[in-house]
Amino acid sequence: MEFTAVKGFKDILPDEIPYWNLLEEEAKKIFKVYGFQEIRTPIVEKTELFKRSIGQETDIVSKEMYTFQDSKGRSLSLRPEATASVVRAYIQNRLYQKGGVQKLYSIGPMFRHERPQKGRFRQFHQINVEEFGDPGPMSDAELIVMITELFKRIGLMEGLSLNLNSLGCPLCRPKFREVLVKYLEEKKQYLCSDCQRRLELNPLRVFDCKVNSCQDVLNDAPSISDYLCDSCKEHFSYVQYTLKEFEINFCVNPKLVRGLDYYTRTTFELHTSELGTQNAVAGGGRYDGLVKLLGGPDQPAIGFAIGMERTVELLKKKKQLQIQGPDLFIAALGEEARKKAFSWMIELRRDGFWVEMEYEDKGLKAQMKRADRLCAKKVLIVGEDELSKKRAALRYMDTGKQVEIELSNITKAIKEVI
RNA sequence: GUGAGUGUAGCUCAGCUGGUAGAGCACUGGGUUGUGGCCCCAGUGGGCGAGGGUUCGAGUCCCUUCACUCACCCCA
Repeated sequence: MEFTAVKGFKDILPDEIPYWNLLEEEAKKIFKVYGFQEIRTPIVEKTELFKRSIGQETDIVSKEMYTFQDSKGRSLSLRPEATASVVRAYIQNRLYQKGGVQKLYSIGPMFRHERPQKGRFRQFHQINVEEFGDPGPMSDAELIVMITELFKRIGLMEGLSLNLNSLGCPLCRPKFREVLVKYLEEKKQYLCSDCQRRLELNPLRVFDCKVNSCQDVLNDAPSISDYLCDSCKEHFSYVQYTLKEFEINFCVNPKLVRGLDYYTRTTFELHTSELGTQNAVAGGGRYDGLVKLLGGPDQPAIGFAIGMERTVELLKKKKQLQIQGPDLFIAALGEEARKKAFSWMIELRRDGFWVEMEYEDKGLKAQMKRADRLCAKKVLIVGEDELSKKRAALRYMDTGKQVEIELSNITKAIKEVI
C-alpha cells in the first residue's frame, strides 16, 4: 500500500503553482501601495488564545481545531485562522507603540478538522490582512476598495458579489439580540433542530441557515439595520457612501453574519456562484474589541481573509496561463557534441537563460520531440557534421525556420538571438 | 458527526441479464538510418480499492472494511 497524504491535506502540484504565484504577487503589489507590511507568525499557538478570541462556543474552537499537548502538558493548537495570532503578535511586540495605524498582512496555511468537500480542506491557505488603530469608517472603505482592486486586477471581480452588513457594536447589538431571540422563541416550532440549538448558543447564526422553513421565519424577523445606534448607522452609511463613490457594486445583506464572535460593525464577504456551496471567497470585518479582549490596549481593528484555494480555483477556470518553456534546447548528437553542449548550457544558464538538453544518447527525432514537449522556444542542433563544419543549426520552433550559427564563440552568438 | 454517490491500466472512462479484462490519452519504438507539433502502425502497462462469502465460474451478486467525492454542518 503506497502512502497517501492525510485526509483533507493536498499537494499543490507544479501545474497549479503559477496561479498561486499570480495571486500572491498581485496581492503583494497592491498591499504595498496601500501601505501594508508583511508579518509572519507561527502556525502553532497556545490553545487558550483561540478560545478567547474566536469564542469558546464556536464550531471552529469547540470541534474543528487540531489541538495537542506538548511534552510539558501544555495545550497547543494549529491555527484555524490568522487574526488571533496577528493580534497576539501586535500586542506582544508592542506594535501599537509605533504610533499611528499598523497595517499588516500575512499569507499561509490554516488548519481546521472539518469534513473535506469542494472548496474546503483541512489545511487551506489564506491571505490575511489586518489594520489596527483606526476606528473610523475610512479604513473600512480602504480595505474593501483594496480587496476589490485586487480581484479586479486578477480578473475575477466580474463574477463576484460583495455583501455588506453592520453587526452593530456593544451598545446596540445586545438590544437587537434580545429582540431577535424573543421573536425566534415565538417561532421556535418552525425552526430546524440546528437552529433551535443556535438559538441558545449564537442566535445571529440562525440567519445562515439554508433550511426553507427557517428562511420563512427569518423573512419577518427583526433586522439588525433597524437597531443600529446612531454612531453605528453613521459609520455604516459612510462606508456605503465611499463604495458608491468608487463605483463598487455591493449589496447590503442584513442576514450576513460571521462565524467568529469577535466581529463588530462592518462585515463583508465576497461570494461566487461558480464553486459549489462553499461560495465565500473572501470575508472580513471590524473587530474593535478584540485587541483589548486579548490583553492589549483598547485599539480598534479591521481585517479580512482571502481563501486562496477557492480563488485559485476561479483563476484556473477563467485564465489560461501561458506555459513557460526553456529559452533554448540543445539537441546534441554523439558523445563529443554532448560534452560541448553541456558546457555551453552551463555557461548560458550562468547568464540567466533557461537551457535544457538530453543527456542520454537519443536520436534527433526524440530530442526534437522532447524540446517540443518542454515548449522550448529554440533548438540548437549540433552533431558530427556541424562540429566538422564548425557551424550549428538554430531552429525557431514556432516558425520552423532554421539559421546557421558559427561554432566559434557560439554562446555569445546565441545570447544575441535568445 | 449525518446522508448520498464512486472506486477497473500513469490519466479519463467502457465492460449488457455472472463465463475468465478493453478504448482514448500518455509513454516507447517504427513509417522519415539527423529534425517537433498532424497522420498511420506496433509495443510496454492493470487482473478490476482491500478482505470474506455465494457459484463449476465474479469488475459483474451478497456482506464487511478502507479510500475518494459531493451535500448537510461549518466557513475563506
